[in-house]
Formats: sequence, C-alpha cells, structure tokens
Amino acid sequence: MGKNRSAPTLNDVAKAAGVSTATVSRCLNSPDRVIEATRQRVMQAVESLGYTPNFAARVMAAKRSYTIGAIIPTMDNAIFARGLQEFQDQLRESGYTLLVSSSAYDPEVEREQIRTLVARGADGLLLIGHARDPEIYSYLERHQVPSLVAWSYDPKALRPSVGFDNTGAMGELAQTVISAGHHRIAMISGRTLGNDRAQSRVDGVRQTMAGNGLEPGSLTLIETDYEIEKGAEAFQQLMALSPRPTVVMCGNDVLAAGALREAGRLGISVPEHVSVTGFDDIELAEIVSPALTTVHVPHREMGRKAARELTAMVEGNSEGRSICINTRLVNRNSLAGPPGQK
Amino acid sequence: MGKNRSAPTLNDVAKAAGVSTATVSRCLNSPDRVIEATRQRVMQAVESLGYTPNFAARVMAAKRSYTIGAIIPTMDNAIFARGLQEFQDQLRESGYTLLVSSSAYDPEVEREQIRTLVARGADGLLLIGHARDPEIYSYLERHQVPSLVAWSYDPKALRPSVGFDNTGAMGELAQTVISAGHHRIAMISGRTLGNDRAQSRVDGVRQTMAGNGLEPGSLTLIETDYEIEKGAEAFQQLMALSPRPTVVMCGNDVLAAGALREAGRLGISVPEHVSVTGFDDIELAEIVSPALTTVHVPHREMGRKAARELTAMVEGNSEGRSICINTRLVNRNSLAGPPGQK
DNA sequence: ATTATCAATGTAAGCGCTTACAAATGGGTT
DNA sequence: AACCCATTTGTAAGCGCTTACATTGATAAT
Repeated sequence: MGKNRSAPTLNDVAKAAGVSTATVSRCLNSPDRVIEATRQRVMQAVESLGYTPNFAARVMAAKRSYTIGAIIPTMDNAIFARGLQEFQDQLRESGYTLLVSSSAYDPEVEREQIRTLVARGADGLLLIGHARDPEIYSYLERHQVPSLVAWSYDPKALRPSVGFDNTGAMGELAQTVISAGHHRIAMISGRTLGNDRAQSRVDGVRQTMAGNGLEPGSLTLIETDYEIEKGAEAFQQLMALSPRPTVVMCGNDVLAAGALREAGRLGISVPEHVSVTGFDDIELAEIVSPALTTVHVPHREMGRKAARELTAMVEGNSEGRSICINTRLVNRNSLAGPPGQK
Repeated sequence: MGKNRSAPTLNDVAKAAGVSTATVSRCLNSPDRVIEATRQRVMQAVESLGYTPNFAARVMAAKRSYTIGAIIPTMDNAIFARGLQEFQDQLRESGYTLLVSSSAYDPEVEREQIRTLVARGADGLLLIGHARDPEIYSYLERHQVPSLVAWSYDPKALRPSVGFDNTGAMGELAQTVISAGHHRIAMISGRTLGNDRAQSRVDGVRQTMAGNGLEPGSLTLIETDYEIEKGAEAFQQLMALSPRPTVVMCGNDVLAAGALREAGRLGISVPEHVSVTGFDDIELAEIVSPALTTVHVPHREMGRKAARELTAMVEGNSEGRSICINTRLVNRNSLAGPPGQK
C-alpha cells in the first residue's frame, strides 16, 4: 500500500500519462482534438486509476450539466412512471441524464424542488401542468433554464407544453355518455386545486353537458385524492343519493377502479345498474371487471416528444413549441345506457 | 434595467449586505455562528436578490452533497415506486435529497449509473438486490460512498441490506399451497438472471417442495418479463400442458394478474379449476377477481427503515446493519384445494 | 530558405462556494 | 490598568475541472 487511497483526480491522470490536465480533459470531452497515441496513453491511465470525473467540478467549470430535471406530483402513479421512463430513455440517447423528484402535489414543495434542480445545474426542466406561481417562471428565466410543461396541452398558455387536450378528450367521452341516454351524471374527480388536468377534465364534462342542453350545475361532483380507496368511498356516497346518478364518470382510472370495486361490494352491477368511466387507460383498466371504458393516453409517445422538444430548447434549437398528442376513446364494458332504457 | 441579468452569487449577496462571503455562507449553513442583526441583513439581501446557492460549487467546497442516490431496475413498477416514495420522504426529513435513476434491469447500465451518481457527489447509495459485480463495491469503497441494499434481505451477504426474506416468504406460501393438497405445481417467475429476488422466490418454492417429499425438479417453471401480458402468455402455455398443474404460483402480483386475466379469457375458473397465487400485495391484488392470495410486503416500512439506516451510515453512526422486514400471507380467494378434491 | 498556417499541447485563470486561520471587538478577572 | 478569553467577522486558500490563449513543431506555400 502506501498509496493515497482517495479518489483520483484529473491531475493524477495527467501525471500518470505524462501530459497536462488540459489534454486529459480534451481526451474525455472532445477526443478528436487529441492525437491517437496521446489519447491511448491517457485512456489507459484513466482505466488503471479507475478515474471518474468529478461532476460538480465539471459543471462548475463548464456551466453545463447535461442534466434535465423533472418534477412530478408523485412517483406512485403509473401514468407518470410510464411517460417518464420513456422520457428518460430518450434523454439518455441524446446524452442527458434525468433527475426526478416528486412534489407530493404540494406547490410549495414543487417550488423548492425547482430551486434545488436549478441549483444543481439542470440545463432544462420538465414540469407537470400549467398551474404555477408566475414568479417561478421569472426565476427560471433569470437563471436561463428552459422549461417544458407536460401531461397537459393548452394552446392558450404562454409556456410551451407537450400533452393532450384534457378538456376535449373528457368532453368527447361525456358526449358518448350523454348520447347513450344518460342525464343524471356524477363525477369523481381528482383534486382540482392547483391541478389543471383534473380541472380541465371536469370542465370537459360540464361543457359537453351544456352543449347538450343539460344544466352543467346539475353535475354531482366529488373531489378526492388519487387513490383506489378514495374512489370507492366517493362511489359509495354517490350511490346513497336519491335519485341515483345513472353514470359515474371518473377523472382517472384509479378512481374508477375504486368505484368498480365498491360496486362489487355493494352488489350494484356495472353497467346494468350504473355505468362507470375512467381516464388514462392504464393497465388496470383492462384488468378490472367489467373492463373500463376510458380514454387512452399515449404516455410513452408524450414522454418521447417531450424529451425531443426539451433538448432542442436546451440546445437553442427551439424556442419551445407546444405539441398536442392525440387521445382516443376506448370502448370496453363499463358503459351502457341508463337502467330501464333499452 | 442596466443590471447584470444573470444569477446572483454569494459575492453579490455579500456586497449587498456589506459583509464578507464567509459571513453569508455562515448565515446559510450555520446561522447560530452569526449575530442576529447581521443575519437579518444578509437574509434580506438573499431574499431581494433571489439568490440560490450554486450546488456544484457547494459540493465541491464542502465535499458533502446531502444527496442520496438510488438505482432501481425500473420506475414502471408499483413496488419500487411505493417504497421509494417513502424512502424519499424520510430522507427529506433528515435534510437529504434523493436522486433516482433506473437501470432497466441491465447490470451495465446500473454500473454506469452508480458511477454517475458517485461522480455527482452522492453521499450514499441505495441499491436493489445483492447480485452485482464485486468490482463495483470496491469502487464504492475507494470513493468512500456507503451503500445499502434493499428489497432483499440476506444475512449471509457481506453487505448490509434492508428487506425481507424472499425465500422464506415464498416458502411459507408454498407450504400453504401444498398443505391445501396441491402437488402438480407450476410457477411463473420474473427473470432470475441477475435478480436475486426472483431467484430466491423460486428457491423458496423448490425448498418447500423438497421439504414435503415432492421432487423439486417436478416444478414446471416459466421465466418471463415483468408484464401483465407476459403473465397471461405464460399462463396460457401452462394450461396447454397435460397433465395440467393444479396451481400456478406467480413470482409477483403483476404476473398473477396476467394469469388471472388469461384464465378469464380461457373460461378457466379460479380457484375452482386451478389456483393462482401472487407476491407483493400491491393494490392490484385486491382489485382483480378473484382477489389474489399473495404475500404482503410492507414496502413503505422498508423504505423508511432503509432511509434511516443509510443516513446513519453516511453520518458515520452505523457500520451498516442488516434489517429484516416481516412479510405476511394474505389469504384471499385465488387459492383453494386442487379440483376434484373436497 | 523563409514564412504563413495549422494541429497538438501546455499554461493558467477562473467557476462559486466552504473553512482554517487571523483579526478585531468586548467583556470579565486580577 | 493589564491580561485573557470568547465571540463575531474577515481573509484567502483551495475544491477539480474547462477553456481562452500561448506555445511548439511540422508541413505547405512562396
């Protein structure tokens, strides 16, 4: 032994290879600016010392981290998990690393995480949904960190976004529901406060009701947390109502799965006694019985496109375009006409 | 206007507050080493400039990042998502930030991610499962980064781990299965290559079979990917066998859900014609019909304990203990005796 | 033979922070 | 009044890297 046992630095490599630190740095970052023979010598030194560049030092000197940050409301949710996985894969191909953190749906936490990510030198940020204190955007601007909103598409928003039209998609589903003859409609929504996606889905139902001559105010709405259990509770409440709604539209598949489970427990058969719909088309939707009529969202495609757009923004190749992803209705077995009508 | 529009530094704050950079740094990191009046002045400057410390610079100077890294096989999996969420929450309470990346079950990718995380200055690492090139551990040692293995508990392993006894838990379930009268047992397992959890679960079944006088080699085993679809395919293959197995034990709930779905499609009723079991007890297990008989793993508890132990290690308060989390059998409706026996 | 050109490499100045050490200040003690 | 000690603050030396600029040596053009 007798060796210094701490991690080797650029300097150690330089000495071992008999070159300057600049040359080692070049070998690592722009190999073509260094002659073959030298590079081999350097690379061998790197190898034998087990050298790993110190990222903090690199970021500091280069003012570039090749890191993208993403802040999602929760990791415990298939729809974010799936889209993000694809987002990450795509980023990796372009040489970027993804840093994810979750805000637990808390705007204060989100703000803090944004600052953390920026402080860490993220070159760009992926955010979920538009609803956000404008101060945050000016902070990002000051630090010159481009950001892209995902899981929500809003052409009227000032910021670029990659996502789908929550209002329109839910509206389309509502139209199908109404066309099937329902007019006592209930909805179980996720929390709308600070969550434009949930809000848009509610709006979609309301607008379509209005468009069909139904009083939008007559929509029975329950807002609750994103959990199967909560969906079940809400469904129970709705079934206790008199007159009962003939259809329960859920803001997402998880809530719908809860509703379905409770229906089973209550001995209410779906869709004979009451219809249920979901949103997202996660795997769960196909597993439950009856299988859910829902709206399919191509999360992977969204993740991929978001990655492309954001890297383009980071590299100065785009000012930030908004991209709309198409959703599509998936008719399965949880929606039928209202009971008594045939 | 006229101002320099780039992000303010410690120096800017120092000037604005009329103190030295050292004082500003102290205000931020050890406020009690600074007199109240000064601190207020400094904090106000921080506020009005919208200052955020540069993380890279801080890490470099302090050689401490208050960051923990975690590398999981995939994000697209409820069991990791849940445990990790809790892990993160617990870390936050102790002032640490979590960095997650996923290796897509690829050891090469995992190795690279470990290097990345270390290069980023992670103070400690959470890894999934023991199976790993020893070279990685010596690398971590050289860089003096403590690591903790989770989702797997193995008292015989050299490294500390927080998890549960996969072999024992699956063995217990197998005992229940065998006691119910089954002896034509099939298993649908996740890929065991480089995945000690999957391997241990298979071992659990084999050992219990042996312990009950059943030839362990008679276990019909299909290995496949962690996907509902794959579980369905495997189940279909098993049902084509003659003689048919009377029970299909699945390595996890996702595979079991696929099996159940396929059973429905094939018109095979569970558990009358064939029994099915799962592992993990994710939410899905309660949703499917029949509800899954499975092994409950307290993922949240594990995440919490892992966080506590790892921070203790990072702070030099622990050499790294191994912690075993208890699982428990959950009897629901997918397991009964073999058909024809009553 | 002389000079312009260019590729390969070296030199050294930071990047924004923390922290060891030094300096200054203000009481207590004797 | 002289001295000591504790508290608060300042000074400045890095942390490990990148990169603008300088230097060198070789090759091509005159």
